[in-house]
Amino acid sequence: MSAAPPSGDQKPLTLKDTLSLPRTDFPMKANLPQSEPARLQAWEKSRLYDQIRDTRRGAPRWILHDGPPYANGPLHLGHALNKCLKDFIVKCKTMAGFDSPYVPGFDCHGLPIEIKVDEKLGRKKLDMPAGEFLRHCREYAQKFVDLQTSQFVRLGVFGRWDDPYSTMSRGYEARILETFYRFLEGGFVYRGLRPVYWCIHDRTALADAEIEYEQHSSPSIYVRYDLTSDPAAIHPALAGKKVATIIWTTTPWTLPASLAVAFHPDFDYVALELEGRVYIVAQALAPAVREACNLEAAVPIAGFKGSRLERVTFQHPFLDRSVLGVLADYVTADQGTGAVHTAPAHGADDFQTGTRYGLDQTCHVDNAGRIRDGLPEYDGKTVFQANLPIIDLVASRGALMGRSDIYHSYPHCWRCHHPVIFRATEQWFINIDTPMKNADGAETTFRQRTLDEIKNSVKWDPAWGEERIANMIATRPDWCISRQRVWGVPIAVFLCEGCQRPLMDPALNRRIVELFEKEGLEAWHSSAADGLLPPETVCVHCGSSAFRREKDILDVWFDSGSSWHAVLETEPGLAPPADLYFEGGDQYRGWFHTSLLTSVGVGQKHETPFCMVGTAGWTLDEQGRAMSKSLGNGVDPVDIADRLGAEIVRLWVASVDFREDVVSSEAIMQRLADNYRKLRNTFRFLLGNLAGFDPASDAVSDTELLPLDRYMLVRCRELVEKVCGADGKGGWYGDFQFHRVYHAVNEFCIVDLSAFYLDVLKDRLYTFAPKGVERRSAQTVLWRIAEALVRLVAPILTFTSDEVWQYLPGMVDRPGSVHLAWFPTVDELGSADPTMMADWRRLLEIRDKVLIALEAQRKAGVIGKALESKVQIEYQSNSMGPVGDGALLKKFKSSLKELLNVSSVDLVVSNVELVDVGPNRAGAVPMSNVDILNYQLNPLILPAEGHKCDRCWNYYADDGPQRVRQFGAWPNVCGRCAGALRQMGYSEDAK
RNA sequence: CCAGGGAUAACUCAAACCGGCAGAGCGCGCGAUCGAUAAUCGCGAGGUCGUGGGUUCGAUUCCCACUCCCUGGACCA
Repeated sequence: MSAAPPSGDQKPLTLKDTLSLPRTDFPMKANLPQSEPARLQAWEKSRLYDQIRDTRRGAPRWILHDGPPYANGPLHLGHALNKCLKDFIVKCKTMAGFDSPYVPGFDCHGLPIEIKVDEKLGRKKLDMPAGEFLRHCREYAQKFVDLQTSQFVRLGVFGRWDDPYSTMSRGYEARILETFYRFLEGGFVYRGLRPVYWCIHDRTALADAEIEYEQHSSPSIYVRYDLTSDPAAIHPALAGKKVATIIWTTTPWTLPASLAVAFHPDFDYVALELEGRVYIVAQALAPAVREACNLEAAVPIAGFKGSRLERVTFQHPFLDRSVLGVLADYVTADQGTGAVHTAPAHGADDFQTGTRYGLDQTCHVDNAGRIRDGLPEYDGKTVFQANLPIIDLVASRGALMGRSDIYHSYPHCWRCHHPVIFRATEQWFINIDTPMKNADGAETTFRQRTLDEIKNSVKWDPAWGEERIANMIATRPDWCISRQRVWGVPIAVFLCEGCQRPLMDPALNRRIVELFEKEGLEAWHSSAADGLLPPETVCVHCGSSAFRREKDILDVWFDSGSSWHAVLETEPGLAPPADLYFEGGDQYRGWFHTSLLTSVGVGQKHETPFCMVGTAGWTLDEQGRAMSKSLGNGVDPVDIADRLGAEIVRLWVASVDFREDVVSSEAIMQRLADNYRKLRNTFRFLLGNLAGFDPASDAVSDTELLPLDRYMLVRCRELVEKVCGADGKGGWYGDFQFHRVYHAVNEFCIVDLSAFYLDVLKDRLYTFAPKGVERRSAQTVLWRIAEALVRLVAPILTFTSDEVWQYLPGMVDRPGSVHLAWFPTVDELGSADPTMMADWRRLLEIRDKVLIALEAQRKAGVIGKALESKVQIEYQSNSMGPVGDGALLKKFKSSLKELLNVSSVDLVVSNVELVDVGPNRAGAVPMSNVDILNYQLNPLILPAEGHKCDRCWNYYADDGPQRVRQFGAWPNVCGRCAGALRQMGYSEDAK
């Protein structure tokens, strides 16, 4: 036996050992739940994030500013969607060459945490100093900051996690206060009595954005108000009659505050008489009122416009009070009676009307919703408890005309889900219509200037976001910024004990900010704060020298809305306006909204805090229902990461069109896990066939590439161009169309690579001379594709791409992690050649036809694997033109055997018409060339001739040049393999 | 109720700007292979393009109406 390897004494036992089969340590099984945490540790050790920052220093900056999630629970899928998308964005901007820092943040103040801490502390809170209670709040928030941080990190989100921003840091708290002072000193802020949404459970005012409408059952009553002014003044026909009107309400508890009855000035009202009494109601609503109030038999005796009822007077049904007739155009004819009971302290419209008519707006309902200074029947009861006694009271006075219950949508507190009430209280407001000046000095208002910014300075994605937020800003009321709670930044203002007006002293304000910077918001709660007040201070309004600290705190939306100042303006390396704010669509009324307002209001170097706003949809289950705790239909991203891997969560995020609502479920995650395995195996095969390949010495030049290899390189080029643009900065990544990236990469790996190129290449890679130009040509392209692909998927498959990177042979000065690399550019991947691409498109169609024919023969039992066959392709003699199959097949004759993966291919000119091609429908447009070509060839599958080579399994004709014969100890080796073996150093010498 | 968005294969997504046989993957069924092997390859079935009208020789595509889902807003008395 003389067939010995060139080195070493070990003789190969079989021909298989002489093949170049794939060889790699890159594991088939990813074992992500274990391998990902290990990789995270390695990244932390090598300080990868800092390395990324270093490599991009000096590059053009691109800033995604993080919207802080609320730190009061573990992550849900919406958080994962949000942060993974941001991570994709930052990573693809980084790989496009930008300096794109990511400073994550957390929103820490506010009611939800305060309520949780209240519950935890119970009665202990009562005898606890404010400072200690606040410490508990801080600890509670910090616990979830830490938890969420670890979970985001686990998902592979890169960022400054060892130093995120937090709205409860001392510095941030000082910046919040500073922002507030800018508003205050700029004349935007006023303190006023206003009806606001009030949660009697949480005992605080709520902003419009903190309201959700839910179904609620209310009593619905009709109440008679007797006229006390002269009926003849309304209409002569009423002279001398006992006249009344009827009001309808679903909030009987507001009746003690009833001060007026509103009529629409332009509505027709009718006077209905029954049994000596006359009732005035709107004409349009008369039928419904007759039915509800048992007035079917009443007779109309007069009709007049509502304007006749202004300043008439009524007797309150149970209080010693005169109630005024007023006019208001918000009175509707859909429901009720057309006569609206008006309690200025308990409704926005009512309040306005009260202002116009000079009515008392004092609220007699306290923080807890208890009625004060009322009759014994209901005094001290909460408003909802007071409904029944008040109805009884009305009934006992004979004024109850009708009663039922209605189930309707009603405003609720979005945090505790209790029904809220309207309550006029002293609150702090930012006046949305504060006069301002444009850059050119023209007069405008805060609202208008904000609207201008929305229109002119921000790109909204999706585009309809602009209309949405513009409508909100255009119609929103003044911003109520005060809350009557503890866990938040105090409205740190001294109020004059004499006139209750705030002390305005910018220098004092600066000192308070400095104090906050040192001690945080706790500073305001200690009496030391009083020491800041210069001893000789007197109120400029009333001369009083007694002041007290305001106890209210700021709306938490003010906190996060100030992040452009607290973070972007403050952190080194950042600056407003950010290139992008990106959150769920709910933030149009939240963070986007308040960030815009605070920035336009008091921003100094800029108007808008963002150049672009992007939004994601909601997470839904497979039935299309929103995911919620109560339904239990949520998919837990941390659980998926623990069981399947964070890559699967990331792949899911990439696979869906986030601009719409997105669907997830266990089954979908499982499918993505399967998909991941496919992608991983494709990479593994690439790596396996690059074993020992050194691009520096083994790569062949573009001109030496085989036609198939050159084609695939351009296919990859096309993919790269679609995914990240010709320069690496555009494409789908540039538009944040990650689902297109995912689907295109997926399709490329499966269709172009796995099912075609890699499959076809096996013969060449395994059996050809390892260092021959044919095999090196293939390896060169495999390497270049792998190099490009691994970078293309790096923003999404953060862990796996870096793993592949480690195993991939590289050039000497390549970065240590794929995340330090740049996106591939098209120039790396050959040059486009339209003729070549058209040729190959057609060759692949021909291949499809042959595969179908092969399958038919396989079914018939003629062949098993394709190599057991030879293919005869009949083509039409007249198809020899430039686009004809005949010409094409001849041009690529040498590639066909490999392309079809068969033992031989013969081309045969057919002397019969293969098909009669004509218009297939009357009046149809002519068929395309490709359609015609489809009918111009006919593949015939025959069993391969000759003998099978034991090494490469090809069949060769016994009389051909490559015929199978003895090689050393091996009896059946084809000529081609013999050549390969000789190049590898094996000898065929007979013994 | 008002405004915006959506509806394409069981699922995730394409295409149709400018009407002319609707495409992938995954999943499913059948088969091949045993040299990517807890892999790989092939073939196949699956769609009245949400419903109903209109324009047109021809509509998933353009127009109108409607249904359902989602998101905001309003729902006050």
